[in-house]
Amino acid sequence: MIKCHSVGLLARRGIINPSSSLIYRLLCWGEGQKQPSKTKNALGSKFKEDPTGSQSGTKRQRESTSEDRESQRDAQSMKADKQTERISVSVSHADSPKTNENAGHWSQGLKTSMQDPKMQVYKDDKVVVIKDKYPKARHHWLVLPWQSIPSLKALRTEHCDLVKHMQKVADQMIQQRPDCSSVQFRTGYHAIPSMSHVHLHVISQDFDSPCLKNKKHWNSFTTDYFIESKDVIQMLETDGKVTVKEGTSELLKLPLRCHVCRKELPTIPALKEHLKSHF
DNA sequence: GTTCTAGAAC
DNA sequence: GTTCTAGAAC
Repeated sequence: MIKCHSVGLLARRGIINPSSSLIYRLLCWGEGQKQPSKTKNALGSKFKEDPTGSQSGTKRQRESTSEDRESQRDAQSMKADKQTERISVSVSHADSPKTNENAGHWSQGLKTSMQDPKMQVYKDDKVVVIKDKYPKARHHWLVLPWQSIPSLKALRTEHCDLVKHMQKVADQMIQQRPDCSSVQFRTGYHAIPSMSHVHLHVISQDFDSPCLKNKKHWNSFTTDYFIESKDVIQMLETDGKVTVKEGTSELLKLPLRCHVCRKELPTIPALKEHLKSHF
């Protein structure tokens, strides 16, 4: 049998199309990756068709404090994580209403996207690459492990090889991008991601995108909120875990500053206009 | 993560 | 008056 890596190589060289080749997918799943269960597929459809429907009964009060909202969001995400985890090991069981509710939460969207062959631009036995649904630059991919790891906080020494492989695949994506421009790329993780399931951002540094709309978007990629992949690997090797500095969330509120010349700009439109002078 | 919109800023 | 942001809601 042809090894998945070989098929991946063929795909990367354009000999076969990884996003449409059934043979490619079957071979990959035959090489150790779990075939998404019918239960998961069904949940995936639910998420796409009705992303908000299950939330109607849990509206929060406007007067709740920001701390309340933070803890509530965490609790919701964790609950949803646990549900998804449970589903993956008990696929033969009947769905409960609660299961659908949590799988449909917005923070679980990556789990659905990564399983969708239409979203996948590369995959092997360890990771899958998808295009960011709302790219913040001309090129913006996410590298996700098949293994369920909620976030950077869950990474340990045992994940070192996996994280290094994610970086290697990211480098391949950069090297094999469609255009031959000399635009720079960065590869890294958001210190405090919104979406569950650890994901490596591979993003070109033009930041030329209509989806880049606010200060949070900008600062999440241009301040230390963005932790370089190599730094994550180094932390894992030296400390056995990834530490996020206190006050990192405050970085999102910093003034808008050009990542090339460090000039401060007053608004997002002004920043976008300024970026044109560099690209 | 995004969308929506009140009200701040101009 | 318009532009833009920040925070609630999902």
